[in-house]
Amino acid sequence: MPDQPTPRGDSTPKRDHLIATASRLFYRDGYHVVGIDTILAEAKLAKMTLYHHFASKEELIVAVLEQRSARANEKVQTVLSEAGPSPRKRLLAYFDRLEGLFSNKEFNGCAFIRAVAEYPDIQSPVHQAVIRHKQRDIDTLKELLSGLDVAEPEPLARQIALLVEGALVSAHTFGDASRLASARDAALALVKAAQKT
Amino acid sequence: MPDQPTPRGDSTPKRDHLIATASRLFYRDGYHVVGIDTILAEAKLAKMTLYHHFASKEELIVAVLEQRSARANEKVQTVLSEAGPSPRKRLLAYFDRLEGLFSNKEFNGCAFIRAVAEYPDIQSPVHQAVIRHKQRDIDTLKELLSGLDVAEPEPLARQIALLVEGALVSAHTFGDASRLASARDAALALVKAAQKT
DNA sequence: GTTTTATTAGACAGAGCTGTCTAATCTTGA
DNA sequence: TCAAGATTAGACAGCTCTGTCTAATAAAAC
Repeated sequence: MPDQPTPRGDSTPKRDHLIATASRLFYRDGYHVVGIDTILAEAKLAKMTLYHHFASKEELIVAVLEQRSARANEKVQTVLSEAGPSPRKRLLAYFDRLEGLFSNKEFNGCAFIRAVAEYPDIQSPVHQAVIRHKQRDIDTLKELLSGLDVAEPEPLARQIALLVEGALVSAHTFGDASRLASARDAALALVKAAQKT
Repeated sequence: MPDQPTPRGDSTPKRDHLIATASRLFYRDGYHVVGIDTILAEAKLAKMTLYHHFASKEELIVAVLEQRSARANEKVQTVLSEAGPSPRKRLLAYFDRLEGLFSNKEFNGCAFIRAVAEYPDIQSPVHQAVIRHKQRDIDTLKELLSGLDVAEPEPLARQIALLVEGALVSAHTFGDASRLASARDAALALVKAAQKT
């Protein structure tokens, strides 16, 4: 067996550019609305280049989500390590980092939540990619909260995750970034209540 | 000027059947994925019947959302009045009612959140219909909470609304109806904290 | 009973969609 | 140098989409 050519999934300039362009258009307009011809025209690439790197549009969408997930996770880890060891400061840093997303003028909701909305079937590879991302996010929160002296970090992490999900959705629906502040206030109140017990 | 024929927007059997069929298919598969031909085939109606009652697919979607909103609101009001005057019981009844939605085997997330995901532009009539619905829901919560002796019901209502939105999204993403219980627990904790102050 | 309205089936336009195929060209590594 | 892979433009198939139009029929109103 000869050496494979560039295996699908490996990072190459064209592949990365395709993902970046698709990511931007999907996020702005939606996954079904944006066709591959639109992506290719915007990226100035030929159709066969896309189908050389991805077997289908769906595979491209999954790649987009996985790249978004990886970047988001890196960003969070960076912000958390910069925040130092104090659990409370780390939690606040977690919310501060979200502030950047919400107040960005390109903010258009959560790319993952919107992907689930368009691919409601839990069996769909797109939906599955979102599950992986969101589970990791909850795990991050859980680890973060384990530093605080709360009896059970897991349920608390889930509750705070709900607040963040709600803030993402509500900020998008109403075009009101201040929902994040509500979520943060509620999260701090929940932490306080969990500590008092 | 002669009398108008049946004005658009008036309830007629065919129109209602169209909305009911469209509502079911949109909720199951998504707004962009489901075409009008599919709806018409399922409803066993002709295309011109649709365009007699609605100017466009978008108008049909708005009608679907408005009907869902009206029914949801009626349901909540009924449940709340059955719960009696106790604010705490009313809040629990509010969550009990959600329990029914989440544990339904047809549960597929929130039709309104998914509509915003597919129509991210806040100017879109579809998005605007969702805003009207979600605002009314927050108002209901606010009124409900004003019975409790909390200093500011408004921020608390917004926080609990975030929990509910988060539970809707997370239950759909993970296919896990138990997220609602997390939201309810958090909501009760927030109420308790707000009362202690 | 007659006129208006509602509904039907189906063709149709015009556009868009994903994915395939070809044939030529560019790039790169052995 | 040369062979293999990567990329290109574009045509193309086959299907789907929304919305319009026609012509005929059914239902309802007066």
